[in-house]
Amino acid sequence: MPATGIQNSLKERGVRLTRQRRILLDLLDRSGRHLDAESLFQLAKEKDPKLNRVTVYRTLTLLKKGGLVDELDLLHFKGDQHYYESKLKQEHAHVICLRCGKVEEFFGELLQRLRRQVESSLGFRLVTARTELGGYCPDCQSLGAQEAADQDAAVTKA
Amino acid sequence: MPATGIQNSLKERGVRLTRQRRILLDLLDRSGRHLDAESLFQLAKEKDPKLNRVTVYRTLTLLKKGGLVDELDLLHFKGDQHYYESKLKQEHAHVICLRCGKVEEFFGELLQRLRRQVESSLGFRLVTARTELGGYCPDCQSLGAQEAADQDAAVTKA
DNA sequence: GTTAGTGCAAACCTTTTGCAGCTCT
DNA sequence: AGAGCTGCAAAAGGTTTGCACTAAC
Repeated sequence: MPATGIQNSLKERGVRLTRQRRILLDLLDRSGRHLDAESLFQLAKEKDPKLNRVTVYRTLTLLKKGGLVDELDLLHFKGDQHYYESKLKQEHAHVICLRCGKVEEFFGELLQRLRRQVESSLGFRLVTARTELGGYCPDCQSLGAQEAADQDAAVTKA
Repeated sequence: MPATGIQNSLKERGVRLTRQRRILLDLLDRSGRHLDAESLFQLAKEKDPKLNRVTVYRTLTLLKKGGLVDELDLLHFKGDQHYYESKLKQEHAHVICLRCGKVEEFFGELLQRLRRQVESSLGFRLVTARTELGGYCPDCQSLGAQEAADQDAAVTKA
């Protein structure tokens, strides 16, 4: 298992590369999906059945503090857990389908422009950006609209 | 206590306006701050000591489902609680100072443009947008940079 | 050999649920 | 009157902490 992406960054900072961390970082680096702590734990357990859930949380905290991962919640579509992704990727927004849960990524110059505009108009120096958009994907659009109306009706009657 | 903002919207939907809801909606409508469930509960308790925390959560759930409030987490600067604000206001981003916790709002045409661009490029129909940016406010900038370096050093040694 | 990191158990914090009784319309 | 709403107690879900043992450097 060669050291990749995040692993190199940590090494440079002199953080100990334990067997457990190697497994977790490797999963974060190469996983396409957005992983939450529990999913990451389940995947890691396949590689090392003794690896503890707590170690997953501690590693994620370390990476957050080090600014190596972004924390998302994908609009809490599936619950209150958080999702993590390597920050090595280019900045992007997450677009979540509120019916099927599909998550798309949106890249584009507008995001950087927004950043710059906020920095200059408010005088902030930004280090983190998170944009999450919710709606209905093409496949779910008609169905989603229907359900939304149903739910609205339900609220009305509630 | 006249029915305002959110209250009118609910009334129109035929949702019962109980004493408790009036108190909660009133607080949400007029509070300048971003309130989390617990703060809202504490404020509400001043007006009705019998009002239960659970009622706060149920009311917030109702408002979320009805699309009357937005849910934020302000990058979890202060913990894992969620914050709520009336959706009546114009769309805006939240900009959080990672040192002092100050929260600024950023309005601007770019946010709508981002929305439109995502809709047309991914074919989504968006109903929710949330942009949270973290960094250092003008006051904290030098100090914040120092602490960040310290923290980095701490991580390095950790 | 040191000191950081891990595993285990238990605690914690925020939020949700079940149910009996109360209240808004 | 009657469905909807509330309060209370208890549980659930996700995450953090204390401590003794282990392993990376």
